[in-house]
Amino acid sequence: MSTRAASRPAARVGTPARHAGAPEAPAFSPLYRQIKALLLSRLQAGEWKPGEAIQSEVELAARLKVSQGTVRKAIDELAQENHLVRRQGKGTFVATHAEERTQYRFLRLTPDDGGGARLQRRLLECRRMRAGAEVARALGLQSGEAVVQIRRLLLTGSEPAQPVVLDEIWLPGALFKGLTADRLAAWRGPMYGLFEAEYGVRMVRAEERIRAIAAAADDAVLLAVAPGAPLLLVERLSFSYGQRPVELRRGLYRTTGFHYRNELG
Amino acid sequence: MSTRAASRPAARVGTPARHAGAPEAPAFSPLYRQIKALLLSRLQAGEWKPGEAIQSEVELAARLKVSQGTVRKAIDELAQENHLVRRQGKGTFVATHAEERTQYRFLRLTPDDGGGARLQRRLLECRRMRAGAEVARALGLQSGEAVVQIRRLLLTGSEPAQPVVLDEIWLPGALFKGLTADRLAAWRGPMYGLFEAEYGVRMVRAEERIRAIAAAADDAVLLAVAPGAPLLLVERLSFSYGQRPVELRRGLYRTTGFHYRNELG
DNA sequence: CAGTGGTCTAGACCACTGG
DNA sequence: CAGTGGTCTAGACCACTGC
Repeated sequence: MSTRAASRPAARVGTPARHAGAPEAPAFSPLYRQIKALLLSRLQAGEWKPGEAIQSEVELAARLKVSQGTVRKAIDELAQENHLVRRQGKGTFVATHAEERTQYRFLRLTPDDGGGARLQRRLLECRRMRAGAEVARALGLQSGEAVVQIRRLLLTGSEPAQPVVLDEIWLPGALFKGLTADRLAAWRGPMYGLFEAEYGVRMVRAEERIRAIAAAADDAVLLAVAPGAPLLLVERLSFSYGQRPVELRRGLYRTTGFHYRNELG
Repeated sequence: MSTRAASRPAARVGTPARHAGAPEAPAFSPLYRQIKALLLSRLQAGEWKPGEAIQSEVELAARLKVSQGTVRKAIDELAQENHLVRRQGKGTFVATHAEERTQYRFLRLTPDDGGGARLQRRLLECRRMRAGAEVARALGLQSGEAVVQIRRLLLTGSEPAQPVVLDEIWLPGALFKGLTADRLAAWRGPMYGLFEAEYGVRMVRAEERIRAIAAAADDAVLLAVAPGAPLLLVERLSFSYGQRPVELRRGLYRTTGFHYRNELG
């Protein structure tokens, strides 16, 4: 690690260096947070690919001239924020959406009977278009910039397959240059796995806004419900590193036999 | 802390003591988890009241014959699980719903414009009744046991006050002996604060199941929406210590101008 | 100023994984 | 067996709170 003294605020002798009204001086930043930031920047730079192992704790500690406990605390926080995954006896690995056993890490829809039913996908549309005002604002783009729009259905696995989710997805065109319906249809596994592997875009966290709405006529047809039937509208904005929004998703969930589950702490 | 050796599984010499087909031997439990369990049992026993400070880390460490770091790790987990709150320079305090600045720790409904609008309450009903099959099952009671049923509205603060939430709440009668409409109406502050202060019932975590439904005729009147209008149905089961269910809540949310917000990690 | 939580170290040892 | 993450210690020092 760089010089300890330089990485900390100058010793506050005498007055606590806080001017009323002035913007707050940068808060004290402990060593392990600086190491955390360093690891985060390396992750962001793509120094390790998703699923790969990073250096061991002792190696990092030696390299950064810091005790193992300090490295550990940095990694602890990164693991807690889903950037890394620890596996005792094996190492610490870069988190990935590709090998989730749940298949859908961000999908909170669950069958009422608790079973973890597999869902099949049906791609409806994948095209490039210009961002409308709302999509542009959410993704931090200029109105009219290129975006990729995807529409797809998720259906129950058992026959006859019942539609459950209608997703409408917007991605920044600049980040997903070669993304076509064919590529999408050919991909096995979670969509976020494709984004990671082919476009280097890693979803780190997301915010959802949930509402109840009445099904519009065309959506009702696709979801096989009556027009006006109540549906869950789930608007998700997914972020990559540095709080950068990289996906806007508008999902309509049919919640008969399914529910959105949430855990409050 | 009790004898170290006794609190750990016997040294596994030779064969790893795992019989195929037999239930798994209790997993290795580190010292800090035992301390965590001990603190948790003290909390459960009501040794400290909500909002009170527990012993300091050094004091606990000395008392339990353990290093500060070990106590710290136990407290870390308890803080993360919302049982305790740390305040640097002051101490570690028992978490409480009474002094939340958000007022509603578990309520995820937010105005679309981000503001933290205050909501007013209107009590509709509070009566004792016998639990139906569904309520009894959720609360772990026998069908027909006494429960308290509460119905209430939450309305926007600004005039004219618009109804937003219609809550229907069931509580185990045995735990809430003196709870009446008067007591409820007289209480200032969050309902969970009343439960803590008067009945010693502390909500630790909750699970929610969310669906979209069409408003029934009577609910529609109370929420000032058209019959059949789409509403969010939020079923919440709240747990106290030891995964003990202590509240079932069925909330109908009007999501025009409001949304249920969620954060995915 | 004393007392609290928060950071950091150096080193020992344990539990788990895989070759 | 060596290498990994996980636990634990004893002690030093720092940042923050309140008297």
